[in-house]
Amino acid sequence: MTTIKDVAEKAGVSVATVSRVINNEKYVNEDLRRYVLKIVNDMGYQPDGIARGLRTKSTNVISLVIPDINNPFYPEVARGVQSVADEYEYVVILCNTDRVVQREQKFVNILNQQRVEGIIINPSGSTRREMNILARLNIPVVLISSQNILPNFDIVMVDNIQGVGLAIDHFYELGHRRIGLVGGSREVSSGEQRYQGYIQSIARHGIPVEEELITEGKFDHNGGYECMKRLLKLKNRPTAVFAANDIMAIGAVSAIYETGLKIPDDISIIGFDDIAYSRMMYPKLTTVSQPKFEMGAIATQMLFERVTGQEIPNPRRKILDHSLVIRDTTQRI
Amino acid sequence: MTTIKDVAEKAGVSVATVSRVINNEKYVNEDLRRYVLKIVNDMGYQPDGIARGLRTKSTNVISLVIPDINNPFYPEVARGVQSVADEYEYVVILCNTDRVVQREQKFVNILNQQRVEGIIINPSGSTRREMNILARLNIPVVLISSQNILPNFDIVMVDNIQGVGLAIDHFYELGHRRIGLVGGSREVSSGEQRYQGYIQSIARHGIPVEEELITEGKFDHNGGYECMKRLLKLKNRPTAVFAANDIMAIGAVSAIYETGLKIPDDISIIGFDDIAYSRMMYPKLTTVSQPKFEMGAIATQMLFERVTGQEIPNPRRKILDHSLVIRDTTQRI
DNA sequence: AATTTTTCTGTAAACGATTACAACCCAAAT
DNA sequence: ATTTGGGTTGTAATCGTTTACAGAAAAATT
Repeated sequence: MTTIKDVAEKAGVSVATVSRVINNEKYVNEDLRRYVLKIVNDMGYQPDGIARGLRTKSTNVISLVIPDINNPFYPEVARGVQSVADEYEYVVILCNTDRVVQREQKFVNILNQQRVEGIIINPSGSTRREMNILARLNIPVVLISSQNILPNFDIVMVDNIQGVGLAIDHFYELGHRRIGLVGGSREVSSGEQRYQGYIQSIARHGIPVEEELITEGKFDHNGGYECMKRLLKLKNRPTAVFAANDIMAIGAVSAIYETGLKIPDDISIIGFDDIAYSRMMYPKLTTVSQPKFEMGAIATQMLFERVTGQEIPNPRRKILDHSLVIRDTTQRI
Repeated sequence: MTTIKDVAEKAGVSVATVSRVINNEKYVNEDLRRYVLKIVNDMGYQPDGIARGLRTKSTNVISLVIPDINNPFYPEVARGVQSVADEYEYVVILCNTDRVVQREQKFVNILNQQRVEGIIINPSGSTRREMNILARLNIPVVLISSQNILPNFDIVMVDNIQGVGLAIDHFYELGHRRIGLVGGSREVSSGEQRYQGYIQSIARHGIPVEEELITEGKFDHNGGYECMKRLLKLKNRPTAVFAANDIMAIGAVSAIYETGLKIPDDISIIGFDDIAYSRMMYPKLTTVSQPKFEMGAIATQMLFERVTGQEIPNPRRKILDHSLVIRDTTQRI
């Protein structure tokens, strides 16, 4: 690896001059600059980011920590993050925890040691203690799609309760009164909130909340499948089902098809997220849409406002717009 | 940020001793070790990975560069990569190029400057010049799912030509003779190979190759949709279609449904990859399966063999097993 | 008791960049 | 002729670690 010293020697100048040239500082003679630049290119010299980082205390890297890279929701968020990180000439380390809290903590520690300058995270952990690890870092953190237990972080999310409300309202207007929940784990914030949204909306319409219509599973395809299986076993099964996210909805759809029932003829279904696949599948999924790319982009924008040292005393909370996208999995009873 | 010096001062020892303690070297008194460790914990000291990296010339990070994070194929590969990187206590920087070569090159340069210790890449670029940038790095590189133009890199992939052969054979056995291709861009290696696989297999069965049955589009949902649209406009449309990957197949399915045709009754279809959706969708997609997680894991394993300095003179080529998974989108004509 | 070996600890030199500071040169102003 | 001041360059300190080397103390060997 050629170092700045090698370049300096070859060019017959001091390392300081080379440094000035590659950092485009003024106060270096135009001819000399061109000369040094030529040698830099000839030697294929690239400054060592590590050494530079040690001196300048900046690594130009941030990190995005997500629970499930197999859920297309997150890759889309990641694209949003990347897009603004690009503008700032930062690279982003993407960490996938597969929802194991332990791994999340390990990541956070490593990231801290590697001196990333900020973290965007959708936490798998939810307890105060788990969050404390984040709080002890002294770098900016922004939470996506998660309640902040500790009030120290910026946060960007949609209003889950309202979002679910849209879904239940739609069911209600279509005449459904027996509405099931294919719920995600209530240990994570969005699972809990969407559960609350379901309960509150059902109650708001004067429909009695029935325990047997409420299920809870893992936030993935199989979780949705299992939950739906349970609902289908009921003597008096629901005519409509809200699933806590789209991949659970897709799992539910599989379960429904498996029993020979038709969608939406026999059962209506609504998901949450509006992942790309929901408009590619058949029948196309009615779902509560949230702006995934923007969520990533805005979170990153907020992060950089702190990374670049702006004084923002209070944690901010940005609520993004959601909307119900009516497609082909819902129909009048 | 507390440094090793702070810890040393507080403990009344030299920095060397603290360094020895946190690196678990022998030759430090057991009592002293415990004492220092206590202070380390009290102060919440974490060594600076940057400074350490500068001295030791190791960053403990590798990178995975992929063209399309929205294609579930790659997240699954990424999980495989992460899983073995975890074992080695490495973190992985995931870079998504969205198939723009320019961005790929920028990433590679930044990664090089950040002194990542190895790169796993599914290149978007294909020309010799584009590959040269990789060759000039002096860190290990392993290619996934791509031909190596330059013979300098390890590579792990499936035999695309054989894979496509399985699909075409299956169509043939089911009585199909008019088989269309929803092809991916031939500028990328897997697009070209799958095209070749199609041509060769068709010829092998003595079926004339017809230009009008061959389409080429972007390697995504919309690409598949557009190609299929074109095939459907033919006076004499195909009875079976092979799509270059599953998301293209899914796009093709959308296009077929849109015209009111039935799958597999009117048209049979086979994809490639076996992403998770292909068995969640309806009807379930027949597809050529390749081991995604393993591909990532094995590539990473090969990478680490070089990263850890083993002498492996020749580039290696690992061909993984593929198989045809017959589901519900193919039927006898 | 003298010597050798082993254990333990500290001093100081790296690693590869950035940057404060000083010094020099030269043109312009006094 | 002297001073001023901006442009240009170099010297050396610094960032936070690891580690070669040295030296002291303790243990083992002769």
